[in-house]
Order: sequence, then structure tokens, then C-alpha cells
Amino acid sequence: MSYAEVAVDAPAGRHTYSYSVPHGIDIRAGQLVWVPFGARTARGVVVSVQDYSPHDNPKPVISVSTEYALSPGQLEVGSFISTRYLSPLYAALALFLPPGIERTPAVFYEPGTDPEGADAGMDRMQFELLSAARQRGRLDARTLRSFGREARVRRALDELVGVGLLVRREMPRERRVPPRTELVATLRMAIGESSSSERAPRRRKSPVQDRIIAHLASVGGAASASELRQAVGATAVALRALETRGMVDLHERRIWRETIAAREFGPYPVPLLTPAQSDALGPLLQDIAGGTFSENLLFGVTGSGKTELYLRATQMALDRGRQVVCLVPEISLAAQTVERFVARFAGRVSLLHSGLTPGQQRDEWDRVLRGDSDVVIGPRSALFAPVAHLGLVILDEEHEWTYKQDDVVPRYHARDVARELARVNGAVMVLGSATPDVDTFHRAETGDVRLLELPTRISGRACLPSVEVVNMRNELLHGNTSLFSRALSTAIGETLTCGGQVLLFLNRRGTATLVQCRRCAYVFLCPRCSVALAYHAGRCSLLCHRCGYSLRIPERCPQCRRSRLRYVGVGTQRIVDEVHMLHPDARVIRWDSDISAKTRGESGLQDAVRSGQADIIVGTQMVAKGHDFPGVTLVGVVSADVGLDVPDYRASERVFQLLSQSAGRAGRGIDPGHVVMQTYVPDNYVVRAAAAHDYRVFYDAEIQYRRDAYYPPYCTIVRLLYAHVREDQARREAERVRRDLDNRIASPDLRITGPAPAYVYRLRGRYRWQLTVRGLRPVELVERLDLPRGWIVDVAPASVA
DNA sequence: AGCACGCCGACT
DNA sequence: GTCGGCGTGCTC
Repeated sequence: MSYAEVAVDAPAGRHTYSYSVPHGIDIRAGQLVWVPFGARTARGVVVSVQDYSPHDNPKPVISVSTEYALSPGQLEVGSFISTRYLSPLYAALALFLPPGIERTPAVFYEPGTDPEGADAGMDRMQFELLSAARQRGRLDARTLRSFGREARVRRALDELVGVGLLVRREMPRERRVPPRTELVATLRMAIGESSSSERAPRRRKSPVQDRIIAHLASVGGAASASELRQAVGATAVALRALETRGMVDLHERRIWRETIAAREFGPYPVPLLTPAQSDALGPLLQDIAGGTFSENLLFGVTGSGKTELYLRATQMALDRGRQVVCLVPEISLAAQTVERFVARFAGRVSLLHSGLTPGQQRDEWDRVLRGDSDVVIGPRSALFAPVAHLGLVILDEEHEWTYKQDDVVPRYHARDVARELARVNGAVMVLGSATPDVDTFHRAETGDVRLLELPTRISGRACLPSVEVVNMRNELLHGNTSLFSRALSTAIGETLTCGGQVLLFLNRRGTATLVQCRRCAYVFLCPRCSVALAYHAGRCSLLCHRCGYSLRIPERCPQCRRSRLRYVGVGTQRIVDEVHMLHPDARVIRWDSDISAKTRGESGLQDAVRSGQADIIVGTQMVAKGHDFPGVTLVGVVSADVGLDVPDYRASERVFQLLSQSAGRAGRGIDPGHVVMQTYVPDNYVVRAAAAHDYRVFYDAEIQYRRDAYYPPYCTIVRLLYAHVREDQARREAERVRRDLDNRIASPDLRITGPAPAYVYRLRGRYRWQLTVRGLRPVELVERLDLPRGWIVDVAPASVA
């Protein structure tokens, strides 16, 4: 007898469950199984197989899925994720499972033994359910949906099952989307033979069949059913008849749903490398060729040629028969990177992301699994593509916060997972950024990461834009209460006169950040999340940027009943309005997530900007990332200090990245461009470093602060967040855990803060209190805690605000 | 996740 | 006195 240790799809628990393996079933570690779990059938991943069980009386495995199994390396990385991020083991391993795989068995109900008198006291719904079950033989999920509200149907079913009138059954199932196939007909006998065949039984004339044979003969012997239908009017009946007569063979052939790899881009000629690029590439190629794990930071400003190095490194990995995964922060902002990969490695690139249809996802994933494509591009989830032998993993814009998953478990960081994947595969890891994550740069300084620098933009656009920092306090002193400083106004005017485009950048949505009563100072807040509602002039409404709650603007203050409301703060809409007043003839485009959601993606906006249909683009951080606007020669950062006061240790880092990116939008064409940064804190190191295009100035100040204040990279943070609908319950539970932590502290490097109200105190109707644990190994402390439902544990959170 | 067990309010 | 609310704990 052998036994399988199984990571079961249960919400809690990082341990495995033990199951016996029935005779005749062959099970290996990494395979997917269905197992009994409590009263239900659950998915599991076999972690190991042994000839003993640590459990007294294990239940048997129900069945094994043969479709896909995790490799030993994937098991190892999954277990790493579970340990590092304190996530359930199954959730970590499930990252590697095929898209669209079923997590639960199909559930249906069949008529039961019909005991005496059991149908007394049935209500109307139960009566209908029972007759439907008897009539059809079974009730499946689809049928049940037509009976009305899920909860009510469930209750009725449970009762019927309880008295034995229905029996609940579960049917394990595999994947939701089948492969797409087509019927192909192949001519069986040689041409000429068919007409002279006298052995065939006498038959009625069949012109359709004759035409099919003729067509097949003329196209080389094989054609798909749909092609034959179009060409000669072939029908399924005719094809079947030919098959029966032994004239053709019919078989299903898999056809692949349309993918990016089939498209053509370019031409993108392969450029010569600059000396700096060659220097950076050398060690990468060496490690890839040798199959040695190494971690590399490719540090270079936008336009310094990082992508070309990704391509060269990819080429080397492919030459060695290895696969490549290239992560991008967001697929919609990575169009150019994708195009260049597809152009260089035609037919070998797979794009994996949630925007694909389930069918496309399946096909792309299967193509990777079969080895049909060996370059995978996508967001952080692309890490889990089924590549056979990873040789290179790239994180483009490695500082981007989207690489940290923080909404669902496992709350992993793609960089850590990529490192682990690269390590177990002997692969090379390349992190690319103009403004590296402070943690990454620190690792480069200490030698854990190899620093490869591309110090300048490559020729043609060699100069970085000039940056002017404007002190907005002085503007106020000179009586200028406009959103725009005199310097920015002048620059806008001059740029428009010269026919250039202007980008005005604001780190915020909406028209005003909040609406306040002038009389009693009442501020409109979201009733479910304790954040101020933002005013949106276009829809005459107040909108919660967290949960989407919206409210028509009332005429009067709900508190004092007066109608003197004030709009505080600045949003993109207000900038647009003010620009219209200053430059009535200028064509202005507003670009933020409100707009781009409406225009179905951003390509329309991008085309409008690129083709010169806009003079001024007003946008939020979305425009600061990714897009390349050659015509923009002036960038105005309306309020450079927004975000500096957010109570988070990474607030400065984030602002620095945003300012650097916005400045990088200027002068991507021939003109080096000009940037105006408006700020009330011109001496702040973040503003000064961004204005000087000097990452190291920022980094040196920032790392000093991190050391002094005991923040990463000098410690690891674990964020513990508890949410509850009752305010006092939330606080008390947080206090209890605080006491528990205090009692368990065993190491002097540990520091605990809180409980404190979370930055967003109330979210979706729940009050949120949080604790943070900082230390060299805080996880060792936190994993010993007994945390009831409602706690969210985030190891190394992207932010603590 | 589901399901059972167990302890406090509105009914016979 | 009981029915049932959902807090808590377990599932090999």
C-alpha cells in the first residue's frame, strides 16, 4: 500500500493531508487528484508518495488527473511561496495549474429511494424540483439556476436530500474549454483507382461525393470539412458516406485559436549594440550559455536600449534550447515590448494574460506546454507558464508595484518567485529599470545582484529633457492662484506656438478630490469606505475611487442643510477646464482610467495623440507609464508633491518613480524636451533628484532613511490586517493579537506597531485595524500566531498604508 | 469552502 | 421548556 501526501484545496492550512492510493492507481508527486475532504470532493496536488501514512485511517484518493502534473521544480517553488508568504500550500501550487481547470467537481442531484411519507410538507419549489428531477433523471447546475435564487434553491435541495428524496452526487471534471478541432477528410485510394473500382457495391449517383473526391484529389489529398463545404458543397452526410465506402478517412485535427504569434510586426531591424550595451550583455550571455543562475539589474534610463538586450539574451537562451519568460507590469502598457519580441522571434512567442478568452488562454498555454512556443510574455502570472526548461526570466520595469499580488492569496512578489524559479532551473534573471526598487538597488550595492548599467540614451535622442522646478509658494506670494505657475503657462504657450504637444500630468482622478461644506466643514465620505468621495463634473456625481460607490451631488449639505458646497483639490477635469480658459483654441484630450475604460483600451487615444489630433494631453499616472509620444516636447507636472505625505515608508519611492517617468515622457523624439515640475517643497530630495535625473541622489537619501527608521531592505515587514463589520470587535481582536505578539517576542530585532486604524479605515462596510511586525525573520513569529478568520497576512507588502 | 458542534434570544 | 441564529473548529 502506498500513500500520497496531498495539498488540498481548502482555504486554511499550509500542511498536507494523507490519502491511501488504491491498488491499480499509479500516482506520482506533482499530479492532480480528486480526494474526499469532509463531506465534499476536493482538488489536490500530490506533494509526495510514501509507503506509510502519518495518519491512522486515511481515505483513498478518488481519481488522478492525467492531463497535467507539476514538475519537481514547480513543487519546490510552490512550497517556497507557501512558506515565504504564509499562504495555503494548495493556493501556491495552484498558480502552476492550467488556466480554466475545474476547481470543484460538477454537482448534480438524482431522485432518491423515495421513502414512505417523505414528501409530506414539501413546499412548491421542492415539489417542482422533485418532479423535474424525476422527469429528467437528474438536476444539474444549469437546470438548477432556472429555479431562482441560489440560496433558496440550496435550502430546498438540502431538505430533499435530508429526507432521502434526492441524492447529491459529485462528478470530477477537468477543463472548461475543449480544444478547438476541425474535421479533416483524407483521400484514401490513389487517384484513378477510385473511378475504376468495380468492387464497390452498386449505388445511386452521388454528384456531391464525386465532387468531394475530385476536390480532394486536386488539393493534394486532404482538406477540412469546412473547406469542402465552401468549395463543393460537401455535407456531413456525404463525408460519412465516403468514409463508410472506404474512400476517405475522417479525423479531428486540432486548430489553434488566433494568437499574437501569428501576427506580423515590424520591420524591426536588429541594431548594432553600443559599447555600453555590449558590456552589459557579455556577462548575461555567459551565464545563459553556462546555465548558471545569476541575478542581474539592468539599470538604464528609458531609451537606453534595455529591450534590445532582453532580445539578445533571449536569443542566446533559445540557441541553448531553453525557454524564456518575460514579465511586464501590465500587458496593455507593453504593446511595444510585445511587438519587438514577436517581430524578432516570429511564431515562437506566447502571450499569456487574463484579457484573452478562455479558449485563447488554453491554446496559448498548451502551445507553451508542447514546446511550440518558447518565449512567454505576460504579467506576473506568466511566471507559472509550463515551460520545460527555463533559461532566462526577465522582469521589465522591475520596480513596478503590480509585481506584488496583494488582493488574493498567495500575496507573492513576482521578483521573489522569479528568483526561486531561476535558481531551481539554473536560469538567468534580468531585472530592468530606470528607477530600480530600492530593495533591488541595495542588493546590487551589496553584491547579491550584478549591476549592469546603461548610462545614456542611445544616439538620436541622446539628451535628457531639461527640468525646471517651480516653487508654487512664490506663485501664491505673487498673487497667482491659478493651477499653473507663470513658468508653466509661458511654456505651454510657447510649445503650442511651435507646434509641439504638451503633456500635463497629475497623480489623481476626478475634478476635485473632495467636496466640503463651506459652512460646517462637512466632507462627503463614502458610506462604506472611509475615504472622501471625488467630484466628477462630467457625471455630476461623487464617486468613491475605492469601491465605485456613486452619489448624485446633493444641492444641500446633509449636515447643516445649507447649499454652499466647496470643491477642494485638483483633478484632471479641472486642469482641462483651466487649460481651455487659457488656450481656447488648443485641442485637449483627457486621459485617465475614466476615459480609457470608456474608449475600450487606449489605442484610440494613443492614435489620436500620435497623429497630432491633440495639442495638450491631460492625464494621470497612466500616461506616465509605457506610452511613447514622440511629439511631446513639454511635460508639466502640476503638483509634484502629491503623494509625499502618504503615511507609508515607500511614499517617497513611489513619487520619485512617478516623477521620473513623467519627465521621461518629454523629448522621446528629436527635441530633447522640457519639463516643468510644480511643487510646494522644492528642496525635498525626491523632487530634486527627479529633476536632476539622478537616481543615486534619491537612493542615497532614501536608503539612509530606511536604515535610520528600520524599514526594508534593513528588515522585512509583515502586515496584519483585521477587518470586521463591528468597530469595537475589530479593535479588540487587533489588541488581542498585539498582546499575543508581545508575549511571543523572542528576538531583539523584532518591532511591532499598532494596532492602528488602516489608512482606509473603513472598506466595503468593514472597519480595518492593522499591526505591522518588522524584523529580520518576522514570519517565524507570525506563523505561530493563532489568527481566526478575518485576518489578512501580507508578507513584504507593497505598502503599509 | 462546507459542515457539525455549541451556546444565547423569540416562540410553544 | 424548544427552534434556530451564526461564531468556532475540522476536514486525512
